[in-house]
Amino acid sequence: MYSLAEENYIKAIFHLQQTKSGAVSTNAIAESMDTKASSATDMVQKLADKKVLSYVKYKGSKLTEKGKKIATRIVRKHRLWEVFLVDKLGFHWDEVHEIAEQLEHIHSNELIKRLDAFLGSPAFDPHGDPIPDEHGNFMKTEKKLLSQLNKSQYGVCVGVKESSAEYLQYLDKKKISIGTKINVLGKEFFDGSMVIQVGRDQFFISKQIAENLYVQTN
Amino acid sequence: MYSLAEENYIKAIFHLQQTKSGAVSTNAIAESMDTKASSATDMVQKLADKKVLSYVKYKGSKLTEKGKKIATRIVRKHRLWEVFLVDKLGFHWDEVHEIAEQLEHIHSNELIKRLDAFLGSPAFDPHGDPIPDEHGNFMKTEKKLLSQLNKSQYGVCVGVKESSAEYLQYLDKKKISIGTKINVLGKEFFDGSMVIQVGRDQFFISKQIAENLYVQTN
DNA sequence: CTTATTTTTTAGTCAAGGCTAAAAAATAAT
DNA sequence: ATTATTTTTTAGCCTTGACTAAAAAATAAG
Repeated sequence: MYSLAEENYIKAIFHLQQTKSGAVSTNAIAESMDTKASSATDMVQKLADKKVLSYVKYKGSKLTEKGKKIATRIVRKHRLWEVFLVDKLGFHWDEVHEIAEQLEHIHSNELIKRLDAFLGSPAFDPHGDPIPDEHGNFMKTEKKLLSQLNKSQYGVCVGVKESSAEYLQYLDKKKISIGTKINVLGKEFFDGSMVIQVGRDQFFISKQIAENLYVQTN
Repeated sequence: MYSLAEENYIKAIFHLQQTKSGAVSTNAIAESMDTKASSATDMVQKLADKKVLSYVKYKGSKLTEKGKKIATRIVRKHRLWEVFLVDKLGFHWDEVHEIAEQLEHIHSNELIKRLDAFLGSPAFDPHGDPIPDEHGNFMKTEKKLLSQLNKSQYGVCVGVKESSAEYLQYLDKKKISIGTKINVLGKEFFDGSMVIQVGRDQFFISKQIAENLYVQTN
């Protein structure tokens, strides 16, 4: 059994290594956990002892198969609970994260099995993120270019095609990063430009922007 | 906000002072928490500082109004989650305690409000225990004598009429104490004797036994 | 190819909550 | 009423997970 703190670190590292490939830096972990690098070092050393991740001094950490399994189980629980909160209790999708953050640490395999069945074994959570099955397998979702979406479709940013500094800086300014959900509110067919929604902001983007961003759709 | 350990102590003290009247002894708290008396002393001192309970050295602890409020909120959450687990997820009533023990510590007033509504604002949990409302008020349930119940009714032991040592020792031997659920499996009308179920045991009791035990029914 | 800077680790503290052993108070027994 | 026993508290230590300050390694800059 893993402590609350351990589970949260494992989950954070899992999400970090989804994006950047290779080992995850101690600093990145600390930042994502909103703690200090020294604390993160202590924890990754402990988790390395427990064979949850491989850790090389000054080089970073990588979850082992065991670690990934733990992480996907937590992600599965988090997302199933989010579905419960939205579908059954009527929460709005942007209110549920904090509560699911607590519920994901409830320990009971039977509970998860039954919750999953009760919800009809959903494949995606209310934010559009895929829910891994009981074996830890995520529904394969093909990634498309944002430019391939049409009006009133949406996708979650999973990567970029061209990664020039200017482009990334633009995305940064618009608060678009891996995991950001993008709603297509409108699309002009003659030039491929779009009006999109990111968080609470809505703005116009050109075709050039839209055809360099990979999004994952259901 | 109270820590997990604090919440568990508050709940345990609440349950202890339901039965015995007056202050709860440090030893009783320690036993109920499955910890050592010294640890319990530390905790009640901390909770006294926080005005959750009043504590007099060597004399014991008593929850303040503030403490009782915290406790009933936790009890409410615990019992609502038990209803959810049994009614919605199909768990059997004797499998849910451990899971509800975890779920009761999820912090979100909105969640409880919505869960309560989702379940149809139940007044009793699957074990027959009353669920306090959002103001902390328990449904008043009249207590009857066990002898007043009929076949296939049940009640939860809430006290005794006659408290001779012999009688209490008998109850003890039969594992009947405050909070024990008793099912009436059969009743002979000519002498008032009964066959009852306590936990996994079934046995015969005379009218004399049955008319000295108070039970609470829905 | 050195020096400067950033990143990471180590060493030493701290608070929460637990423990053991010993002291002190309360209760029981002579 | 004084001793014996039980209950409760105190004192000191341990572990977890955080922190700060300083040292060490890696990276960047001249």
